[in-house]
Amino acid sequence: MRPVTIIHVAELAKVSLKTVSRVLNNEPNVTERTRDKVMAAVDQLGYSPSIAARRMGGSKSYLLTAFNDRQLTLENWRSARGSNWVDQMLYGAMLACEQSGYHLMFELIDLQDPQLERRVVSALSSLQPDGVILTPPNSDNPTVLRVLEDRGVPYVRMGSTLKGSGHAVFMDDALAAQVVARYLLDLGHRRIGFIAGSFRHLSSLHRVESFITTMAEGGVAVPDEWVRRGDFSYESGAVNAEALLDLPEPPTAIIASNDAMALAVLHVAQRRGLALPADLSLISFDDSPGVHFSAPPLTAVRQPIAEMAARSAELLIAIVAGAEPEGSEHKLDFELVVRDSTGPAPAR
Amino acid sequence: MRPVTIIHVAELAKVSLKTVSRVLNNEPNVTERTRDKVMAAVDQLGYSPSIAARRMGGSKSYLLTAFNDRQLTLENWRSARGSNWVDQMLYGAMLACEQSGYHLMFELIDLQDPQLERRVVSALSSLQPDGVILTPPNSDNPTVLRVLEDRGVPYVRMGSTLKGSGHAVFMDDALAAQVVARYLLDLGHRRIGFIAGSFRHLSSLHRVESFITTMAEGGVAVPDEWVRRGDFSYESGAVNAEALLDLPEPPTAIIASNDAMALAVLHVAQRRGLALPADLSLISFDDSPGVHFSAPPLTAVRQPIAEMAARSAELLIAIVAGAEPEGSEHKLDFELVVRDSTGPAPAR
DNA sequence: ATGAAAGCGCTAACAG
DNA sequence: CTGTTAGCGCTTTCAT
Repeated sequence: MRPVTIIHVAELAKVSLKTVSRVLNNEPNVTERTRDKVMAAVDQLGYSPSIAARRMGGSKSYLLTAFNDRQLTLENWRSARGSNWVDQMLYGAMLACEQSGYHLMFELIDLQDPQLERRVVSALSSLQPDGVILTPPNSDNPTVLRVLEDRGVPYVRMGSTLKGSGHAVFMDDALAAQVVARYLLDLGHRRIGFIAGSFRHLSSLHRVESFITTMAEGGVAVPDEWVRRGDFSYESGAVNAEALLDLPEPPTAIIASNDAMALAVLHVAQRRGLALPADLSLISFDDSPGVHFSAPPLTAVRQPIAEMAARSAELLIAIVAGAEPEGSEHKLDFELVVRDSTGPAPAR
Repeated sequence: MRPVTIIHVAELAKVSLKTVSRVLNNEPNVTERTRDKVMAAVDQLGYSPSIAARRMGGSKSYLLTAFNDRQLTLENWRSARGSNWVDQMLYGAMLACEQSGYHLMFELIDLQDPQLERRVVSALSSLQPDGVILTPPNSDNPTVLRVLEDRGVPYVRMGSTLKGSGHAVFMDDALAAQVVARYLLDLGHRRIGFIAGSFRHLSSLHRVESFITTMAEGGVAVPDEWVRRGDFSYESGAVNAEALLDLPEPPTAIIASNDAMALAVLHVAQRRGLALPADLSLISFDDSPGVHFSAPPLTAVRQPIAEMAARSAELLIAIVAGAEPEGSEHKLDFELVVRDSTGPAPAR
């Protein structure tokens, strides 16, 4: 079946091809009557413009690309443990795209790839997206950012609080760490362990810093051995949980920077016969299914991933349309979801 | 920065534009020397052909589209309960696409939409994918299939055992139901409840049928009230669990056709003070994170979603390349993952 | 307010 | 084996 083109619409509506184009793109200088005639023809033929042709002729591709971290994403998919990240980002970004006739492409970027620059260039030149959504840790990668700048492709850095180029859409990691630390302090905890994520994610650093500061404000000086650096993997969570619980005076509460590490802490603790929250309180910095169906379900910080992704897409689409969004930093609210893994510090 | 086109490559390599095209598409009639010259130029310029232009000129778009069910997908995303479906299908399909220079687009199709046909046509004509991966229940929808046939777009029906047009990639639902029923029979269960999924998914029917047959072979006639029809939602799982457990002689084991319903059964049972597996055994037909982190973790059928998606993508890419894959039915293996929710039938 | 012509970056169909 | 020409379906000039 031969596809319907703009020419068929033009013929049916008895106008020029260019007029149809005007109507489709909401350009001025079309009478109401002409517009109606064209729309009727469009409906009748079930016409939908070819994205490829639009990109060839004009300057827009009606495509946005999300650059996700290859290693993290594949690891999550492989383990099928279900970090909700990809789903939530699709949820937010895809629906936002749909509303403006855009499509979302999903690309995996390996920051360790020696050919990184080449890869990014390829991703850009084969699809020619109108904008790029960067997710951590791509959001702060100098090579990626430079390529984007060089080619003048608009981008949004998701989850990055780094001041800098382009737009940043993020939640307040420092505030979240503060809220979490205060919450535990208020429950009477004094020895609190923190398993941070990879420092490739700058938010990891912000969390640690804010954690230490808040503890200090609460009258607790945090010794180095309470703060462990993981890499977001289950294994690193387990190793660091062991290390913390092996301390002469082990913590009564642990904060883990993502779900996989939090679950690892839970399992290590249970293996050691510790009950949650009676013997140990645990907070995850990631509210994924694993965390929410575990036994006990974990208290967690819910990051507004879908909202960030939606906002990112909307910003890019607006920019392409010629708008200049005010401000370049867009801070969205997180939520502390209190479940059953946190309770009063054990009496000593 | 001006993007690099095939012309720049041709100039640098001192050959015609068409020769570059030949090299890029692995066409014959190019000497090794010319090929090397061209590839060197490609590398030096970091050239990557524009997908849009390729689609305009030739017949290929280098795009595959996956049609997923809008309602199910959005419900999963909204609840953030993390049915692993989308992730696993991306995992399989994207990686398979990457290997052949293809890209995967993700589309949500609402089968209830009165404008369904129009929507499908739009999805097809705006992106012009070279092939479509249909996931349940789209895999068996007559309207969707007809549109695809009319337009001659190759497609694969994922998870559909319906004989029919195009290729089908699926796991053996009937066998899975049989294995599950046998497993419970062998544990001594005689009264087994089955909470089926929506019959819009034909696999739901196959499972029920196979369940009843296997039970009969095991000497148990299944009365109607043991088989309940849910709609894959948590709520329907809860309602049907109540109904089953309210029976004068309640089942000692329940099979649920997906994760959300299985979790609902678990929660209802626990609310009633039933211990798993001592008082009730439970099997889920879906091995998602929720099921695998619950307390107790559930015995489940692991569907080979990533494998099916990968196979689907590979088939389509091969078809576009002119191959005629042998057979039109591709059956992949499932796995029964035994965890802690199943045990011997309680002594009566 | 509308239309005609040119061209985007490729591949297909033909030539040489 | 290699090069030339003509579109693909749109948007962008630039006319009218």
